[in-house]
Amino acid sequence: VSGRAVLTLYDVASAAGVSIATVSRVMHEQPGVRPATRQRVLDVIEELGYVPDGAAQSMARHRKEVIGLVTAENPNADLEQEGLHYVEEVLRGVEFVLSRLDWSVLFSIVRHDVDSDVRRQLQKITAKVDGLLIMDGILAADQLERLAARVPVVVPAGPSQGTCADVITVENYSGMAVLTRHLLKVHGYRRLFYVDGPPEVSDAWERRRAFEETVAKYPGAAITGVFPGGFETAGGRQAVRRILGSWPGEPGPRPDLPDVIVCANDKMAIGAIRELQSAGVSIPADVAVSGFDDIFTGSIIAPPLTTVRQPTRLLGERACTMLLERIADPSLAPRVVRLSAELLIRQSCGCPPATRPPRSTAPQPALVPQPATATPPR
Amino acid sequence: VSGRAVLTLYDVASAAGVSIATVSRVMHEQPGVRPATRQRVLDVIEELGYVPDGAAQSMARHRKEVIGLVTAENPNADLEQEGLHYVEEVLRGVEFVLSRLDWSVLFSIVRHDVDSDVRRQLQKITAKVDGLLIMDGILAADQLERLAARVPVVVPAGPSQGTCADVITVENYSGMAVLTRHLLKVHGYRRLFYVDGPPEVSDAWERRRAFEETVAKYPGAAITGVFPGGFETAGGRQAVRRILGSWPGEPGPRPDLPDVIVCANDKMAIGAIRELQSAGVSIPADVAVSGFDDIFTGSIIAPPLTTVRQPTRLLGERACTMLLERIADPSLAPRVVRLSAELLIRQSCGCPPATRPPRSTAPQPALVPQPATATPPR
DNA sequence: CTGTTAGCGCCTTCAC
DNA sequence: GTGAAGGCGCTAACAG
Repeated sequence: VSGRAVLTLYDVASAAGVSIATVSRVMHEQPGVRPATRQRVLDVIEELGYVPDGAAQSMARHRKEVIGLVTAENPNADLEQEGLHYVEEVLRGVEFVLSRLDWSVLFSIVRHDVDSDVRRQLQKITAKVDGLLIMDGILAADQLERLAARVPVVVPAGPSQGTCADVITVENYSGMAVLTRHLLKVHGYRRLFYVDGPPEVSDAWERRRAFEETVAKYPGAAITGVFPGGFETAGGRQAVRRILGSWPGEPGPRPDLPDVIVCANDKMAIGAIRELQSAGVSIPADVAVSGFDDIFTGSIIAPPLTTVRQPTRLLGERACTMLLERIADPSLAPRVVRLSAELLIRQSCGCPPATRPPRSTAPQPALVPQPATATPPR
Repeated sequence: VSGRAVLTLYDVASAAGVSIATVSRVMHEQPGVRPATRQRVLDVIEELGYVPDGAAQSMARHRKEVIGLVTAENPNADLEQEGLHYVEEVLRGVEFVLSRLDWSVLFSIVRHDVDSDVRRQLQKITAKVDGLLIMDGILAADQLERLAARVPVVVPAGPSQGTCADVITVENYSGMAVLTRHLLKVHGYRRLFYVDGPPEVSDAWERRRAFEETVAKYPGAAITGVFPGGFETAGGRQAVRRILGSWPGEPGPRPDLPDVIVCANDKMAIGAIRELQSAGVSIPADVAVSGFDDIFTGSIIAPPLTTVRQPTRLLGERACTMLLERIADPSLAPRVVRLSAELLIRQSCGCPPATRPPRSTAPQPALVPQPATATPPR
């Protein structure tokens, strides 16, 4: 508790009666040290509790062995407990890949409300890392481009086109298309209502576009309305209130319900379900509901939510791997990788409960265009 | 995209026709630079896109401006989507405090399965930070003590006694005691069943002890059983199956149900509720259920879950502040801080729906023993 | 006001 | 096998 002066290589060296070079060799398990010497040094390190200084190491070897994961504050997120759930899942994937290389992840949330601008916050982070994972929607395309020119950058969940940085994304389009086709073909729904996400998020408009284009291909099917739900549960509730209009929830003529309410994410779907239920509307008998994401609550709620599962954690893992590859070789051409999303049929769409085991333990979804596997650093 | 050689102070200095000291002064907004010169340097920095090297800065100023948050892999967590939710909430609190000082957080999950031992993983992290936040249950008391002697350490959610490192914890005991009293006094329940958490987690045994001691004080009240649930939803389901025994779920004599099933956390309570419902047992009419934590799903499920809300994010904020204080002055005596938890009455305990606004927007719960406020670094 | 200089702790050739 | 010495990029006195 006393020896607050931090130990250096020199302390260890002199305590062991060797030079710092020898201690360094021992630390890194390099050859060329007599076993006896090695052991002596090891003992001293152990006794003193020496831990090398990461900053000095980074400096000498020009590598920090740290990558940064940057996300933006969602102003609404504080109200909803499930707020950053998505990024945190990505974070776990990133951490997983990094941990077995002894690298680390710096997690950072940029805030627009603070006086210091986003650029300054990003600088501070950039200074401490070898590369950056920047979630979509934080930087405009041109700013991203400038940044990517100076430091390795990968954008997880980014727009699937038009960036010059590496992008990895989930198949929002095909996921929503498959779900919509299920609703259209298997259930024969013809009057569909859509609850949309925020316009600035590329996930949201990819899903919406998939929905609209798929419905358009089915003669007789129609979109009875689109409500801007903003990705939070409240948005789902409001959408339902709008649909129900001033219906008092009592017996009597009920307003025209759509066959199904398609929500751009699970949270809104859950809000919609709760609101429908409290109005006495039965799901899926009176109206079906679907979501997107596969959050925990959706599997617990009654009826269980039909949705599209995103391989979020895998997204983090792959993004991290890509970044590592780019750090190892910055001259790589920009790449775009798409991960497929999987339709998860439960009961809110009108399907009967599965008799088989409810969730497949299948291996991770396949990477759509398999990229050349470069060797990660170290 | 071409200039891959990273820029240094010297590049900027020579491009601006000044010395590196001047550039450094400009970077740090220090006085003593003629406005014209300052502007010229600023322009060059902007043009070149110079970002200082964090490693070199850390080295020169003996401070990395990074703290580490270390948690352990929960082997069961992968199965449950809501896995690391708790730590992630802590992480947000930490990040929040750090971000406005321009510090960063290194997030790390130690794994016991990997060949490299925990000590080695911790070393790697320690090398990169100024201080460590180590979640409870990762290190044995003696190892923690050794570590804390060498580097500033705070243990969030740690055992409320017997450590020599700084500890910050939530009032599990009083939280569970208040909840239990509510069940006993307001509802008059007399036959209580407990679903316990894992024995190695101090949160779990503090809650259990509070439950047992509170029940013991009420004449006529009895604990009809304790089931080891392990903090996952499956544990709650199993507990209910155990209680129901071989009851087929059909009309006829039903096994003796307890008045209430008290669960050590929300996930198990949710598992219990689902299992009860699928057996046709009505909640809270036939049996009441309570949880602990206040996760999102508990507020959505029907009936809404009565629980104890932990100020998890606040825990992270306070832990971080404490750590910053200790980094600023390592000679501080070890401190223990307890945050109070708040009873959150919803309907699963048998209470009627609130007529008031459902959730209070009250300010953050008070810090119980207000510690002396030392000045954080910088 | 501005420039020069000495480290910070470690890695890494290069001699011995 | 082992040691000596230069340098990584930056900060912070200390001179001018």
